[in-house]
Amino acid sequence: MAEAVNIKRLAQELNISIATVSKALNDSYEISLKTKNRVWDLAKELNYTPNPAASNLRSNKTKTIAVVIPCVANNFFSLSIMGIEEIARQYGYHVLIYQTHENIEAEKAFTNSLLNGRVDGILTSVSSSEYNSEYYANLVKKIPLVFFDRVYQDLDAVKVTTDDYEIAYQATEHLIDCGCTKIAYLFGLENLPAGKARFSGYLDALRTHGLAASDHLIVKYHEDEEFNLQQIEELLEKYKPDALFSSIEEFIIPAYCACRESGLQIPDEIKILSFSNLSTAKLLSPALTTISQPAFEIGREAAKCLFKILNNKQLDDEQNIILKSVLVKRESTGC
Amino acid sequence: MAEAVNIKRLAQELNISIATVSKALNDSYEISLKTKNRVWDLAKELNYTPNPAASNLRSNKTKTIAVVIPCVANNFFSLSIMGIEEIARQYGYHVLIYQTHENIEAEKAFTNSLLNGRVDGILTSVSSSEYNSEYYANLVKKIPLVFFDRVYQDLDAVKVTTDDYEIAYQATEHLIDCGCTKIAYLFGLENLPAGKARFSGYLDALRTHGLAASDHLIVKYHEDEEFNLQQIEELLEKYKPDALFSSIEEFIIPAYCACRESGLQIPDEIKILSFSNLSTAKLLSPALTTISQPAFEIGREAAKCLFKILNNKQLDDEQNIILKSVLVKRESTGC
DNA sequence: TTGTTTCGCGAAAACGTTTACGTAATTAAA
DNA sequence: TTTAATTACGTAAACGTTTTCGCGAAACAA
Repeated sequence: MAEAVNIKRLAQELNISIATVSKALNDSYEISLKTKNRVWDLAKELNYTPNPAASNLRSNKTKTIAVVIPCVANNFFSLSIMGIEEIARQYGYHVLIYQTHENIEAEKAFTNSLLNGRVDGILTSVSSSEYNSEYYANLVKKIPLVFFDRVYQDLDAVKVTTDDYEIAYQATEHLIDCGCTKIAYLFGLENLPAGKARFSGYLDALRTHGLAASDHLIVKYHEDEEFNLQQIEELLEKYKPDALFSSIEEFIIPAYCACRESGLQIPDEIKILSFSNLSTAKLLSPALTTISQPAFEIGREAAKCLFKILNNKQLDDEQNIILKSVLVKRESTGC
Repeated sequence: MAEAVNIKRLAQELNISIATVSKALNDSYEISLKTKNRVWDLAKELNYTPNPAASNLRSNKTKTIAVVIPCVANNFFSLSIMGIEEIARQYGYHVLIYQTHENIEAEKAFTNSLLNGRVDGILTSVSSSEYNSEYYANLVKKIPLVFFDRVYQDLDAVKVTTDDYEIAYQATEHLIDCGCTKIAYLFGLENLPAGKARFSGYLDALRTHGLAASDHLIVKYHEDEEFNLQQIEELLEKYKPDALFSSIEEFIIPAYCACRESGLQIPDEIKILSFSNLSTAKLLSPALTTISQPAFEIGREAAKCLFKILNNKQLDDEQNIILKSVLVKRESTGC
C-alpha cells in the first residue's frame, strides 16, 4: 500500500500545526480563508481523506447507521433499503446491513454489537418470531433507533408504518364485492402489530358484511415452505373457500401452486389477493391483485426520521408516521 | 447513555494493568489461564465489548467489508448479498452496502472513500454503463478486492463468474430445438464481459445451426423502461421474430407486455427465454423459461475468496472461479 | 551454588484525529 | 495613549485500544 497521507503530513508540508490543519479541514471559524485554501488545495492534491477510525474515536461520531432486517432477498425490504440508502447518501452516511432471518437471538446479538459506538443509529424492522417488548424498551434508551413496518408499540421511539388495518379491511370488502363469502386468511406476522392489524381489518370487514369468520379458514405461516403448501391444499380440499387473502408475500407461490394442483380456476372458482411488492404481480397467471406497500418511501421516511434525531432536530409532531398502501385490482380477483 | 465500560475500567476493578486486560481478552499466550478467566468473567458481567474505533485505529483492521453493487432491489444481487452475509457472519465481519445505480462516477466515489481504512476489503459487481479498466487496475493494488458476476478481465484480482457463454449457447440451442429460426436478442450488459459472453454464445449457436444473425433482431437495453417497451414492440411488429432471448431480467416485463399488446400468443406464436433469478418465474403467464444463475453461491464464493485473501491464505489454484447456471425449461418456450 | 530460560505481567508508546486552552499579533474601544 | 477585544494559530491532552519492550520471579540446568 502507498505511503500514508495524514493530517501530520499535510501540516509538515505547509509548515503549520496539525491543529490548524484539522480545523481548516473542518472549516472552523478560527482559521483564515487563506490558510484554509492552502490546506484544501494540498489535501486534494495528495488525495487526503481523514482516517475514519481516528475520527470516530475522538469525536464519537461514525457517520454510519445500521439496518437490521429479517432478509434482504425480499422485495419489500430490498426496496426499503433503496430508500434508506438514498437518504443516507444525502447525509454522507454509510450503511451497514444485518439480516436476522427472523431469529430473535440473532437480532439481539446484532443490535447489542452495535452499542459500543460502531454506529450512530439503527433502523430496524423486527423479527416476527417473537414479540419481546422488554428488550427493545431497554435498547431505545441506549441508541437512536427508528422502527419501520415491523414495529414495537408503546415504546419511546419513532415508528414508520402503513395503514394495515384500513387496507386489509378495504381488500376484504373488495373480495366480498366480487361475491366471495368464504374468504380464507393466510396469516403471517401474527406476533406483530402489523400482522394483527391486517387480521383485524379482515375480521371487521367480514363482520360488517354479515359474514362469519371461521378458524378453519385460517392458515398460519410456517417457516417450512412445504408445510405451507400442504396446509393450503388441505384448506382448499376440506373447507372449499372461494377466496384466499394472503397477508404476506411468502404465501403467493404456495397459494398459486395449491390452486393449480387442486385444479381450481383463478378467479372463477377461487379468488386470490395478497400483500405484496412483487414487480411481476401483473405478469402472474393470472395477474395477482395486490396490496402494495410504499416500501421505498417507508425506507426514506424512516431514514429521514433517524437523521433528524441524529441532528437533534425536533421531530415535527409525533412519533407515528403512517403511509398509505394501495390496493391494485387485477385478474386474480376478477371483478 | 450508560457509563462507559472500557478496558481501563476492567483493569481497575481487577487491580491489573490495561495491557494485561487487553492481552487476556485477545487470549494471548502471555497471560495465565487464571487471569484470563478473571478478565473474561468480569467482561461478561459488565457487558464489555471493545470499542471498534480504537481497535481499528491501533490495529488497522476493521472487521468490515464493503459490497459495491448496482442495486439491491434486484433478485440476483439481493441473493448474492445473502450469500455474502452468511460468510461474513461466520468470520465475524460487518457488511457495508453501496449502490451505484449503474453510475460509474458514484462507483469510483464509493470505492475511493473506502481506501482510508474504513474496510478491510471490497466485493463488487461493477456498473454496466462503462468499462473503465484503468481505474480498477489501480484500485486492486490498493485494497483486497474480489469481483463477482460483473467483472473486469485481465486484472490481478479474483473473479467469481458463471458460464455465461456456455449457458447462452445452450439456451439458444433449446430455442432452435423448439423450432425457432428468427430468434431476437435482448441485449444487456453489452460493455461487460458477461454481456459479451452471453451474446457470443447466442451468435455461435445460431451459426452452428446454420441460422443467420441480424442486427434487426437485436434490442439494446436502455435505462428508460418505456423506451425498452417501445423498442420491443417495434421489433415484434417490423421483424416478427419467433423467439425473444433476453440476456437480463429487466427485459422480462416489457417483453411480456409487448407480446400481450401485440396479441402474440406465448409460446405458440413467440417463445420467450430469459436470464433471471425471479422466484415467480414459474407463476408467470405463461411460466417463463429461465437461465438461473446461482446467485447465492456466487455471493458465498466471492466472500470466501475475499476472506482467504484477508487471512493471507493461499488461494487454491487460480483467480477465476466459474459457477454453473442452469436452464429451467418452462411453458414460455413450450417444448 | 550459579547461570539460563521461561512465565506472567506492567510501563509506555503509538494509531490519527479533535478540541480545550493558551498566546501573540492585530484591531477596536476608551 | 492605554486597555480591551478579536483574530489566527499552536501546544498538548484525550479518545480506547494494541503492542513492543523490559523486568522480576519462578523453574530448570549445570
